[in-house]
Amino acid sequence: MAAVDLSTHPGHLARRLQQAHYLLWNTMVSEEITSPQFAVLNALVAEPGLDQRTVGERVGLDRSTIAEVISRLGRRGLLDKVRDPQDGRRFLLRLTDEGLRTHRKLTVRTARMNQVFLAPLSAEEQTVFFDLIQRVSDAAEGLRNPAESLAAPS
Amino acid sequence: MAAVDLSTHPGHLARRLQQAHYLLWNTMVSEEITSPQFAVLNALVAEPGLDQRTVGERVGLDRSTIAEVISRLGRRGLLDKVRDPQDGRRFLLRLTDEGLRTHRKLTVRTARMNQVFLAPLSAEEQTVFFDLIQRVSDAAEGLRNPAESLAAPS
DNA sequence: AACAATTAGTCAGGGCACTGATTATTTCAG
DNA sequence: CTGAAATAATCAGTGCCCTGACTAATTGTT
Repeated sequence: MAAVDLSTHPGHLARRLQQAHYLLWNTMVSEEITSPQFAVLNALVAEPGLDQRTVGERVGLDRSTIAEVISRLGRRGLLDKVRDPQDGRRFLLRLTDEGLRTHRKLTVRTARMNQVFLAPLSAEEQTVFFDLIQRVSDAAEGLRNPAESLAAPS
Repeated sequence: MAAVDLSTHPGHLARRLQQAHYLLWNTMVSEEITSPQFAVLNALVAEPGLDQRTVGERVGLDRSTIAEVISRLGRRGLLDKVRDPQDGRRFLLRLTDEGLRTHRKLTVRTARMNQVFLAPLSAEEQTVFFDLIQRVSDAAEGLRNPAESLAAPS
């Protein structure tokens, strides 16, 4: 039969991990705001006035996906979009008061949720967990644009 | 400002890990067949004649999602659906020859891809990687149905 | 000043993932 | 045997995620 054991497939594990996170987020943080949406709010708290593309870069979303997420946040009145007077291609993004309030509220809940999520691991294991995932992700990212790893932009 | 560092958020890490995997899968395994689709093929190689719901359970997909995935595989001629004569609610699933061929081909490529994906980790680290992710995922899963963890079905 | 290359954002299209409601069939209780 | 509960699958609706094609604006070169 030659079937394979999925539990040895990192892709399958990655998918399960995300599903597990989704579940916990939904029950412990919010049913309205999703985790990627929170990441966008957070990026704009750190750096108000960013343009759409840069926000996408900060949170790891491509141009199409970030456009959708931002449009949803805009519809909910959590952020404002204004054309950059300096560069008519860009939209500058800024949280509304409501957006700031939402971010503050979710920050607390997210911290609680992360604790529960990571509770099965000891403190040292949590560190390793972050480190291993980050190294694998970074390496795969690096394979996309082999040039970007080096500091010689010609 | 009170913004948070996303790299300490397991949800964000999980998403990045999946994106990284998606990237590698697309370039090293297939642009036609996705990783969840392969998981379904694999489940049916292991246990031909499963019904849709059970396949979903094996690969970790809910009833709606598994229906879509199976419909796509059916359209591509990789599997057949027949009503269970014993139970008219079920559809029994079975790979076609083409489905079997596809599974064989992708199994080889998937193994290569997994090696590349995990290459940044030593052998021991890979074991830890699997273990930690699995423990976190299982624990979160367990929170959904607290009863399921115990062997006392009333 | 004019034209090519680059860049920000949109749009169409395909696929994954979940919830809640609905339909068809089977099973179980009385 | 009949009506209620359970189960397999579908459907509608929302959101994430990517690619490739396109538009509009800017930058850089001649």
